[in-house]
Amino acid sequence: MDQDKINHIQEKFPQLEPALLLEIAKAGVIKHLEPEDEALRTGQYLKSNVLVINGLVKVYREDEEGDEFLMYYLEGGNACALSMMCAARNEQSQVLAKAITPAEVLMIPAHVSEQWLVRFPSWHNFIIASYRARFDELLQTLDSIVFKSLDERLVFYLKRHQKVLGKEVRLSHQQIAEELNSSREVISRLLKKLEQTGAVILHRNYLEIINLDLF
Amino acid sequence: MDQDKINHIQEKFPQLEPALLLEIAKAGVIKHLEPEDEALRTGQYLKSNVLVINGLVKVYREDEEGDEFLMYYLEGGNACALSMMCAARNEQSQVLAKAITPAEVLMIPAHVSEQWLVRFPSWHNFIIASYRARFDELLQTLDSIVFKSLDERLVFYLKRHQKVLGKEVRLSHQQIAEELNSSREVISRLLKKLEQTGAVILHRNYLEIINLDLF
DNA sequence: TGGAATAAGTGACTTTTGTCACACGGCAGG
DNA sequence: CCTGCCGTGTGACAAAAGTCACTTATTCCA
Repeated sequence: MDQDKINHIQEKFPQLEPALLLEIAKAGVIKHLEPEDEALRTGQYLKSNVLVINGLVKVYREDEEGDEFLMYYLEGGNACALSMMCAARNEQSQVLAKAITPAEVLMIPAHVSEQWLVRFPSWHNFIIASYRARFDELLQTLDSIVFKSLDERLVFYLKRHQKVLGKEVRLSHQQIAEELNSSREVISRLLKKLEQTGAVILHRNYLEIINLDLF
Repeated sequence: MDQDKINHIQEKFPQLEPALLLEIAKAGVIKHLEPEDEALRTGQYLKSNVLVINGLVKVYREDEEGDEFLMYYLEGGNACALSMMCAARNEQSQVLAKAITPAEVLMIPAHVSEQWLVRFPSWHNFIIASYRARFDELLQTLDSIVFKSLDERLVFYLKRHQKVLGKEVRLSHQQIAEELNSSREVISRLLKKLEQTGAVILHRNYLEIINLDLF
């Protein structure tokens, strides 16, 4: 009966040992999200680890005015490192996580998973690897803001989009501007420049990535 | 004999259990650093966890041109979360860590500390807390670049300096500019403005922080 | 089918930040 | 003591990014 659930999880988390998967299937609750649904809100108290099974989740940092800056994506097989850190100490989320495709996420109560650290090496390794992966992505994002100009940041943004969502970018210039914390007109102009070099093709409400390798 | 060493470490890491401190004293090597000494270099392969016992260490992110951007400080009692993540998987450091005062750091081989996670709850808690603390600081730094203008970033920078080093900032405008990845003239002008509001007093080669609370 | 709403394009302008050139002044080493 | 370097001050300018106002184009649906 639960075997389906186990297989389903194992498919996306093959590095976890069988005995652990059994426990995950027992303790974890699968939540279905639609695009725009929030998996995590800034300020929310967390008691669960959040793992993404399927779909795509964007993680944002917010400021006081409600501006949302894209930090990174979570794909199927990824864990939200921040949720784990918060859950472990029952603290507030510092970020907003929002599904952008239909998604399945696995919620694992922290008081259960805590014991797994000792009992299952693969869980411990998974946690460390998740922390590390998220930290690395955050550093990449930091680099792009600190060391690069807006046109380079835009290319970085589009490349990352391509990696997880493919060459079709179904976002308006306004939306892209918001995720980069810039303004629509500036992004429009920069995209136009990219189009003139043949790197992208612009349409209403979406754009196609042709080739960003030159940047 | 080793009791001195244990006491010394315990003083700065009181949350660690006595049995663990004994093992740390056995396995850990204390390294003395002078100002400007590097505790960690970008690209270096790490086999050890780095804990700061005394002194102050600055952690920088570097770009290809060698520009160094200040991410955060490590004080006595802090662990370098990045060193731990790297050491756990024998990967390369993504950052540069540099002592800015005489400092003592504790190097703990990763293959030893790995077993502690299972045996000592206080070690596990310490690791999680360190990850969390560093991640939070990085988010703060990210905020300041993404959402704030340079004058606000400068105030943020000075406030952080004050927290760990006090009201005397023994840095030239040039050095401050580099850590913010800006230019000397711009920082000079912004500092001048701050001086006019009475927030700081400027001198040759150093400045005094009077009151930054208004910003 | 004809507005209304929304997305995108564009020129003019402002603000912020960076760059260049050079002046000033103090301090250190000869 | 003087001289040369280094840190700082400053004006003028350039470049990057943001803002404003308005136009054009597309879609939706009443």
